[in-house]
Amino acid sequence: MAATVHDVAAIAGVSIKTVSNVVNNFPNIRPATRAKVQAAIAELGYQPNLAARSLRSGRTGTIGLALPELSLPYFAELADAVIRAAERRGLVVLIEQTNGDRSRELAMLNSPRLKLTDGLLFSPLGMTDDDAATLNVTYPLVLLGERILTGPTDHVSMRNEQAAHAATAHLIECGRRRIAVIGARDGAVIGSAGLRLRGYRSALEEADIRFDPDLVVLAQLWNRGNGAAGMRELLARGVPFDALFGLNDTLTLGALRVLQEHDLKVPDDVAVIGFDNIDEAQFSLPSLSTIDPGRPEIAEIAVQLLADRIAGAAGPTEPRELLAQFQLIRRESTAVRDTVTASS
Amino acid sequence: MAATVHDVAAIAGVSIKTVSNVVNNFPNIRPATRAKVQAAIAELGYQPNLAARSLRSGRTGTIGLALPELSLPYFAELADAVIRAAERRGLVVLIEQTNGDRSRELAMLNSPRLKLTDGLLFSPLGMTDDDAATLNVTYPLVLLGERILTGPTDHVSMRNEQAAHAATAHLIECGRRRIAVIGARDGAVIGSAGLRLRGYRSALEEADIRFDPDLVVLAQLWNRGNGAAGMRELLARGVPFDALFGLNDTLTLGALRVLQEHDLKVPDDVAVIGFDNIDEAQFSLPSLSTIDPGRPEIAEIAVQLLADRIAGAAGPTEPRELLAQFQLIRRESTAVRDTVTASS
DNA sequence: TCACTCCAGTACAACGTTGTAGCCTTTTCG
DNA sequence: CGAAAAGGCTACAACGTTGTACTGGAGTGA
Repeated sequence: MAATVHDVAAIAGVSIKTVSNVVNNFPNIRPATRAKVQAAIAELGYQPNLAARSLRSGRTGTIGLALPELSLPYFAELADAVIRAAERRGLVVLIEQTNGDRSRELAMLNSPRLKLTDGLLFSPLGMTDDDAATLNVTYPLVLLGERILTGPTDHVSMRNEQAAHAATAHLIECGRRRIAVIGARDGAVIGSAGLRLRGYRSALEEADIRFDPDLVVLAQLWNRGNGAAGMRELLARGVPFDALFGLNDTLTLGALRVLQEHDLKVPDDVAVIGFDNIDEAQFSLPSLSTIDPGRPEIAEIAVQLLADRIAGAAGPTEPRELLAQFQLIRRESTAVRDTVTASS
Repeated sequence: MAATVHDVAAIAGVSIKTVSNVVNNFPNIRPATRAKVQAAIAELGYQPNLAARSLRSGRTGTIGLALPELSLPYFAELADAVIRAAERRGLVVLIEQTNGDRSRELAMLNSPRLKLTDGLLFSPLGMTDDDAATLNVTYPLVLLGERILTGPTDHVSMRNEQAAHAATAHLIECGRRRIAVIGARDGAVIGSAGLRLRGYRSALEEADIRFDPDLVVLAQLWNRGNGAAGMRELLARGVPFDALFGLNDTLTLGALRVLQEHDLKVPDDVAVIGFDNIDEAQFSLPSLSTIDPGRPEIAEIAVQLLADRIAGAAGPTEPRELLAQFQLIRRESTAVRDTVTASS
């Protein structure tokens, strides 16, 4: 069987507590003693039993990450960034998928499986602001990417509204005035969809363009298939448009494909911008203009915040809200052709 | 504080062991007793402390999944499938990223963090067959997607060689004879890259086409950037080619973009096929023909195998190797234009 | 009726670690 | 130079669960 502190203590000729102290880098140990213990540890190949440590200390060294689906590139890249940020702090990440389903999300918050973690990073999608009370949990919780205004918890996000404003304004700058949107969510005001739609509307307003509901297409889950379906619906409506703002890249790439199936040229006939700056957006044809939400920064901050909460027996501090910097990325899908402009 | 078995036992008027027996669905409990205990559990909102259970029983209900990077869509979709398969068996998944780095992979196998899991699903990339001995670990281990011939462990994969053969043969059927390959790995014979390259060569041989090393481009990590770089390298070489077999979809999509930048028409000038059938492959322009490796099946089998090993105190059974069924998916990137064929 | 098995449940220890309390020795400083 | 403080270490209990061993009583068959 695996070696325990007792075995190490016996070999080193010290008490088990001293072994524990060495392992945990506690102060007040003579260099000579420390060396003896470390030699014994090396000799036995001792590794602490994390279950026992967890039982005794209440810490597991694990954080949970609950998100809709890893198949969605945004969340895959986010998970990647979170895992890297966690690793820098010696934490491992346990991932749960909610499929963006409200009931699964609510269930998750009370799952006994959370007992295996010290805290949770939670990226909700289906919950509404009515569910905010559910977020009043007893363990450290940090929300990712969604703003639940009345919520009692820490929250890391980006300036969704301003970023959407910037994306829309960019299309307007390119000379477009009939800007379609794909990805709105029924009745959502609070989530990413709602905020981004708000940014879109405020940019229109600023440019004195009337908001036309016929240009808005709903989508629940933001995947390529729904983006494609959304674009088909839009084309079927027969409303004219000269630009598309996809509320995320995956949706947008699905829509892009359908546009081109219908022989619409991007960006000449329809300028297109997405949101998220997933890796794929650089390699589509045309490459996709988008908003870079600063994913590594979001992940880093979120893990830091959670680690603080876990460490801080500080008690109930005010919930904090942190916003990452975003950046508008101009690529081919909104490139203004100088020659065309000149010749017209 | 949270309720424990003692609290439940006190309320129900039974011993703590009886509470434990009820929780774990052990036999020999009178319905009346069971009901009393369940009522007490409900009253207190009791949830077992998993750390304590784990310490006592040695089981954590968690499995580890070690893979190169979640940012690579293949692995993101694989992780998604694994999480779903694990959930069906009441297991949670702890994900570690190796970045395909050999030293990280080797370190992972001895990481103390594995103590938090009952077993490991491991998708190695950087390890060579020299490292096979390292796989002789004391905990349940199942390898994913790589064949380490001499390895002592269970292994779930697909018929890489046959599938690559089928993909290449499909291009040949389309009338192509100068088939480029992107994604080979230096000196790799055993990994996916090596096996797929072998399938490619055997298909060429079968069609009496000479293998031309100038058509083979290396790539270490299979991401879009390396696919694009690979295609640029290929074009720079100036060797003529009329088809591309990308050893995975992500590489291939990167290459596809570069082909089109150079005004090469797909499939007319260059027919293209990938490998993996990631979601994105349906929505590229043109949509990408590829090999569907049966990801859900692979995940399901792998989790089942691992669960068996965990459950089975059976001891050292023969290592098992299971292969999922693959499928050739024909899409636009290899579509033969009937009209063109007819008019020529 | 007796010996046996089976059922339903109990008492207690043990898993391997860390927190608390305490003890002896050394250092510090008025 | 003596009292107080700090350093270095030990002994023991406790975290909450499950496995083992055991105990009465009910049912079974000769």
